[in-house]
Amino acid sequence: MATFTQTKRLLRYRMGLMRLKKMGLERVFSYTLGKETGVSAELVRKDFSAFGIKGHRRGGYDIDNLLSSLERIFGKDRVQNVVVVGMGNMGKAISMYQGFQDHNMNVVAGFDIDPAKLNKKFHIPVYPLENMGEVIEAFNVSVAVLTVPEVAAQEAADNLIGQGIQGILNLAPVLLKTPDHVLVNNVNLMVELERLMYHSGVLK
Amino acid sequence: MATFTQTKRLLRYRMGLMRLKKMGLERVFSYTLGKETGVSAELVRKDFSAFGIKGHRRGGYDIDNLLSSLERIFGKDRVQNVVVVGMGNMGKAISMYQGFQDHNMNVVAGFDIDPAKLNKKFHIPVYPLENMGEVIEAFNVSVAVLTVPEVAAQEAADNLIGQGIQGILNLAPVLLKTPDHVLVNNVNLMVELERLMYHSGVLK
DNA sequence: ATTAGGTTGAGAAAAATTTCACAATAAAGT
DNA sequence: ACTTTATTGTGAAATTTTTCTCAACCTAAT
Ligand SMILES: NC(=O)c1ccc[n+]([C@@H]2O[C@H](COP(=O)([O-])OP(=O)(O)OC[C@H]3O[C@@H](n4cnc5c(N)ncnc54)[C@H](O)[C@@H]3O)[C@@H](O)[C@H]2O)c1
Ligand SMILES: NC(=O)c1ccc[n+]([C@@H]2O[C@H](COP(=O)([O-])OP(=O)(O)OC[C@H]3O[C@@H](n4cnc5c(N)ncnc54)[C@H](O)[C@@H]3O)[C@@H](O)[C@H]2O)c1
Repeated sequence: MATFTQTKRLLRYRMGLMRLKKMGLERVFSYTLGKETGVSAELVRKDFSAFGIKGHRRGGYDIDNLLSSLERIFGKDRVQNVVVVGMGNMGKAISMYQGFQDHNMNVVAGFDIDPAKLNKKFHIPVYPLENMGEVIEAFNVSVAVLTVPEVAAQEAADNLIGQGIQGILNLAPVLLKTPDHVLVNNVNLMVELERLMYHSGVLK
Repeated sequence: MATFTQTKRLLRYRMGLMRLKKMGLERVFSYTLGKETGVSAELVRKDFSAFGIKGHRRGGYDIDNLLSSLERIFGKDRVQNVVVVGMGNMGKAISMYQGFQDHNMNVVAGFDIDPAKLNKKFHIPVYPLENMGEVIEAFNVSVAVLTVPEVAAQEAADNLIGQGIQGILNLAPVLLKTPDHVLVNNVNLMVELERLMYHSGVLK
């Protein structure tokens, strides 16, 4: 089983490999893939090595082989359904994004507390909170993206967890209190922007 | 100077502290702040200690003191102007987000290659790419958020860098080739969602 | 005043992650 | 066939990050 850090790299490799394949390449060196993904060549090799993926001593790695190994690791034989909670600006952006489909993820529904959002035109159906349980069950959803305002985040998370959700991608800038069996991945865009500013030497 | 990892924690502390202050607290223990931000108490203390921030041997840390120390570290005496390149769904969400203002960041303008976007109603003025140089200069912008499609990302980044941008928050799922003096912070939501799925035990 | 209790601060240890270094070896060239 | 060359695969070393541990010490209670 990959570590949380390693998984990020593996998924980046997959993206990079898909791009390289589309460009017509069949083979790739650890050095090349490293450059494509911002990882050192040694680490690329270590990562593959850790999953028993072999290259050719002088010919690098076979892209198709790498990709199918990665698909195996990430179990991409079936599509994973996802829901979005909070159909504001961010929720809308995520629900409209076409890129997820290439990665066997499917945003199947959105939820919002605001009745005005239910009538709006989105790419996906948007339901009131009452329907959460049935939709999650019907689509066999186990992961949700949380895009509600900070103050509503904990309540919305509790709601989701009550309906059996196992993982939450939390875009709200607050740490959710969740039971051990629920995994939360926090993405805080404001922190990322501030951090960039600090380190890009604008401030000091 | 903080490490990149450490900065993330420090900024989280700041958010947590602002919340705790709003709740009426004046003092905080490393343990409390740790719980609020998902960091161990020891690490909270180490972080503060590394910046010469002192607590009281038994009374914890003074929130106002912590906040002003953090403001000093992050130089929040003036507002930082930011631009968004690519006013699609994600660019729109970011440009409309009000939370940045509380953190002395100001999204001042957007850019888009698509003329149709220029007339649209946003919270900020949206310009064609030709105006990039003058806007960046006029607002003294040194950091940009990049929300263009993958295929356009490198070109847009080159454009920004040509106009003197020092830092890029890159939301496109591709590694940008940039000169050493430009810092890029990549946020790949797709990877974050896939990673969550993998580790939340949905797949194995 | 004295004591008890609880938290900080920091050195040491541990754990995690990354880089180094190079032998093994397959492919390509001669 | 032989040599050269480039790349993998992997232990060892280095570095970074986190946790452990506990003395120091402040605060509050008695
Ligand atoms: N937009 C950004 O650029 C940005 C940047 C950083 C962080 N964030 C965070 O992302 C989250 C979403 O941001 P946004 O800009 O989309 O906000 P938004 O206000 O546009 O959308 C929030 C949506 O959540 C809905 N909502 C409120 N309470 C709810 C509940 N209990 N259950 C279900 N839905 C509920 C609202 O009706 C609204 O539609 C916020 O927590 C914000 O802090 C956003
Ligand atoms: N929306 C999401 O949930 C999501 C998730 C993961 C990654 N991303 C990434 O974020 C980026 C933006 O996503 P989006 O959903 O907002 O896409 P979008 O298609 O809605 O918006 C892209 C915008 O960029 C503009 N553009 C194209 N080329 C440009 C150029 N050279 N200069 C300036 N503007 C240009 C387009 O006109 C459009 O308005 C993409 O790279 C996408 O892969 C988005």
